[in-house]
Amino acid sequence: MSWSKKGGGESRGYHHGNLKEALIRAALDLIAKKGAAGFTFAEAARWAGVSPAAPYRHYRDRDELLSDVARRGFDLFQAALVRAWDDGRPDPATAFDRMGKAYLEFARNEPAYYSAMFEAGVPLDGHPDLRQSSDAAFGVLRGATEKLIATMPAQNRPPVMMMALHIWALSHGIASLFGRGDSARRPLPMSAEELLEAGTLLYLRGLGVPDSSKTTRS
Amino acid sequence: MSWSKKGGGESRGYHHGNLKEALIRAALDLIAKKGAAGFTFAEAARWAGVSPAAPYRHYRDRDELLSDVARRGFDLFQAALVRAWDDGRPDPATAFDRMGKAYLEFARNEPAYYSAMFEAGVPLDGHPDLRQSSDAAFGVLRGATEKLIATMPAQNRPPVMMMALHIWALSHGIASLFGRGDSARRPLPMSAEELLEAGTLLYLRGLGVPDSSKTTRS
DNA sequence: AGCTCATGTGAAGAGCATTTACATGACCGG
DNA sequence: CCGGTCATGTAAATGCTCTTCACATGAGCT
Repeated sequence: MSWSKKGGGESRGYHHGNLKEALIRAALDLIAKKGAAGFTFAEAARWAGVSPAAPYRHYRDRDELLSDVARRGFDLFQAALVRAWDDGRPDPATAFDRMGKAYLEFARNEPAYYSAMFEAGVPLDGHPDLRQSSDAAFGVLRGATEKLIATMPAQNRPPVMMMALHIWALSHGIASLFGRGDSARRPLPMSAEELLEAGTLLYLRGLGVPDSSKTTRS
Repeated sequence: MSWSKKGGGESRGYHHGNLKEALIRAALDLIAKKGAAGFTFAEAARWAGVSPAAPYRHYRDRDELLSDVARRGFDLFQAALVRAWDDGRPDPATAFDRMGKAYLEFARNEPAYYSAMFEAGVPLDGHPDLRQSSDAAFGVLRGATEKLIATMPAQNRPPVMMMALHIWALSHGIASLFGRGDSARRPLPMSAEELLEAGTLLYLRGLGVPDSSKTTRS
């Protein structure tokens, strides 16, 4: 077993063997603990047990690490949305609602990723990979919106993009303002999930979608 | 005229005379230019023409300056919303829409304030003044929502707080994701203002509010 | 004029970002 | 098994920022 690289334990040799992943994990911990601004390259290196210069073999600078965290976040986010949407099963309305919950769940359970993705000020320009992952994640939302609209009466269907942007903005607004238990909290009369569900329901009703809630169940 | 303090020009003496204000202005410039994270205490001091230690006579540390910027931002924000709401004239629906535009206008014209208020991660706890200013600004939105709801048929009025939170989340989501020309831009099929107006209209329609748009005019 | 205290300075310690020259050893061909 | 090469890691150095402390200045009061 010549497992000098990966493996269950920590390799202690001169070479770390898995530094990039270790740096990502360290960054996530630090961002979760002290915010995207408080995370430092040097501390991530320390956490990974390497010298402060080592990270530069994997990332041009601190921003590039942050950008990579954001990109991976978008990929995970996309996967979570895809999973929740589940191709619109059992019906688009139900799946859409489930996707909204998944949105908030991601923001709550992965605050570090979410922060890097939307609040760290990482510019999408100049990071084609990041832009692509971001677009792909939004694409899931857009596709779901399209399918949902297709179930509506044909005479007055809204523009897909507009509706997708509305849903995204509402979801992000709720996640950003009320979605995390960390700090800027404000006492709410209802949970973020309930808030998003009610908001989406009212919005859909405004579009002329008949209330599809089964009277029973939340 | 013993004007050794304020005045039109720059006082050059040992004492600055107006450092606190100068630091705020420097902070706003720097935040607008390089983001809330990129702003440094030392650079603000340099910009104000004082030594790096001088700011500590006015703020305990960098975070307290940021917090003060956020507080002033909320106060200006509140004033802008109050002005736009104009006590619901000529009618709550019109005034409400105007307030939405003012929300986005503030986010666009004062990105530094907006950033400090919502994206810099300044904790509301431990800053009672900040919390109070924040609450006051939200109070304007809440009050306007209440007045708007009062014009609705009495049988199915929504909870004021829920609706206010929905409107806030939608506004913040749009402002945060699409409202600034700075970076994370994404090509939109419509302006942020149109997006917010349409979203609010649909939401209100979902609440059962008859479409009050005058068919003409945007 | 003289006092006093808020306000500003200079210097210093500690931490971080980043670069550069150098060290190590993983992997590959022989 | 041997030696070379190159990705990966280190040490040291520079320059910046944050923050504190002892000290300087002068604005405003008496």
